[in-house]
Amino acid sequence: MKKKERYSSEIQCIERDKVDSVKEKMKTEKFFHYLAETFKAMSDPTRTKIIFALCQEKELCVCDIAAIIGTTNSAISHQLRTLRNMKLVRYNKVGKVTFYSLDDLHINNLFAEGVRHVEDK
Amino acid sequence: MKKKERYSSEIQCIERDKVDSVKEKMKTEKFFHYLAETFKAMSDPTRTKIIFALCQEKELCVCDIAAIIGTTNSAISHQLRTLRNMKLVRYNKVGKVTFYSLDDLHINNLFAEGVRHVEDK
DNA sequence: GAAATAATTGAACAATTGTTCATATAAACA
DNA sequence: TGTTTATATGAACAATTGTTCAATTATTTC
Repeated sequence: MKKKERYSSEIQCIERDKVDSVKEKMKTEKFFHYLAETFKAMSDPTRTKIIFALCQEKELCVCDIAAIIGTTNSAISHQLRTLRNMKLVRYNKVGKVTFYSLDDLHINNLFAEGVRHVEDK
Repeated sequence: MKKKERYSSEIQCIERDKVDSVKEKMKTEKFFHYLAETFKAMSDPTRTKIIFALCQEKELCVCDIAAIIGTTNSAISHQLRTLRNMKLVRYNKVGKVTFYSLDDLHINNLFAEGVRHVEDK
């Protein structure tokens, strides 16, 4: 068989009924991208530390988060922007201090389930 | 103030009691890395599609997953290795066909919570 | 044994990511 | 007004990632 044909026929499948049934239930491309982005927002150690810290204390300012985690304010601020963009955290500016907190309970649940998974393994 | 000194004093914090309290509750470096890795395993659209498909059908082979998602067997196989390495999926080889399924209920819960989060936003 | 099939794997590539350093903004206060 | 403090941000860098293509393994079937 020619090389070009080797991968052109990959549409074949073994259990067509299963494939069709799942295909019908699939969500949009946009949905999966957004879902992946949400998990990606939690996929960095610095960010998991930030979220964990905000699970313990409802509100924390940037420099306190930096002090807890032991890194620079700049690094924390950059990561908070990522979390902000993905709507995982909210902020509340008081004077020159910005207090961050988790956006909603979904985040707490989702994160707690992840923590439980890791603790069980 | 000299440049070098500007960032050397970032250990200061605003609410020391809060900082100390959260610091005590912090987990190990290893814990946060593993937790981040778990979320990272779910942080790619192709992998969210695979997991979503496996939430609908308990067991699916590589080429059926590829048919559902509409990509090559190779790409799916590479991504399944990532999911396998992170212990998110199990596999069961029957002849030349490999059937994949989600590893445990934690994964279902975690993923479902993510789906709910996205559907609510 | 030879051909076909399902899956795996390695190399290569562009694309993305997280940190650091330097600078900028913005509020508080002397 | 000028200085300090708390954050934010832009640029640059190495490191990592996901896909494709090609080749390989392992099993089945002819």
